Amino acid sequence: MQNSEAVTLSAALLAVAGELTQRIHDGVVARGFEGVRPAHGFAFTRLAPDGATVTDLAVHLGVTKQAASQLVDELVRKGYAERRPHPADARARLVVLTEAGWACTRAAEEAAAEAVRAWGEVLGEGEVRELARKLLRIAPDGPIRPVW
Amino acid sequence: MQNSEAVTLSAALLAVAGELTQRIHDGVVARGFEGVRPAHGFAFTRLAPDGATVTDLAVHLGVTKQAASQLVDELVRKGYAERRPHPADARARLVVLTEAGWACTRAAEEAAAEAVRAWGEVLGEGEVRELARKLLRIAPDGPIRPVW
DNA sequence: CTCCAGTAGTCAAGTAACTTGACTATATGG
DNA sequence: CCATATAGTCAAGTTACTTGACTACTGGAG
Repeated sequence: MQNSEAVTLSAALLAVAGELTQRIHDGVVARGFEGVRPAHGFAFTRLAPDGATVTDLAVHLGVTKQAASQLVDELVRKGYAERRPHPADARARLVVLTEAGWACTRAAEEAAAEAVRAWGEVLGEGEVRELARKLLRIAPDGPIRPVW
Repeated sequence: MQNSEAVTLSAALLAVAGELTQRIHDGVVARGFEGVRPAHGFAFTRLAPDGATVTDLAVHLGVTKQAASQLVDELVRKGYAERRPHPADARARLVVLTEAGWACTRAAEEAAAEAVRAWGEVLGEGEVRELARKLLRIAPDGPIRPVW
């Protein structure tokens, strides 16, 4: 495989990723959730099951815990999350989604589905599934970071 | 296709894109180019053939022309680009890569090829080519933006 | 039990990469 | 040749981070 092919593939991948992020964001805004940034979405996916501590969130996002704490401040101020006392550790606080937070998460899922559906119209649904399988096999498990 | 599948696909795509950016960046640094950010790489791809104006660059990156101008300042200061008078418009200036800029571009191509090679070891080269074909078909042609 | 090194979180201040607003120099169509 | 549009820059403001310093709590060693 030549370098130029690798560059073409990389550019296409980053372009698709950038457009996907934009579409999800637009879709969330169109569903009436304002003041949310794409980074919040990645926080939501970590908070979603049972909540998480600020430190958990910092590791997940690959930022300092101060930055994670500031992000939680913002989510709390906007009504998407709240800080509850941690059941097993008095130092820690469990950050959980509010009902608005759950609603926003569902909106993001719908927006993602909409974007993926657009790919299905070009590639066909079977090929999209195959794309997903390939990407899952090469996806890392570490923190999800901004692309640049 | 269910929402949850779309979310899984989106997460995998963004994770792969984030890791690719990181690997290219690390590879460029490992080849001795310091003080470059991933955003510079996208600027390089626009400057590479024959140079471009600040406004061209701003459109390509999806930022204001002031931001593009600041980015060019930085590239000039670090020796990767220079401003030359524009042959056909005295208002404009043609920003072109220096030899160091070209060397950095080649380093980025090598790093990208290395990252893609790692995928080839998991998927096989044929499947990687197929992945590239699929991504190219759904890639937008607009400006390349940060993922979030 | 009682230290005490380690961890969870926050407060405060600094930094970097953008933005908006205002301006100069050149281009171009009527 | 004048009016309006465009290329670029300067200056200041914003925002999402960072580093550094601190308090409160934990949990194992002596």
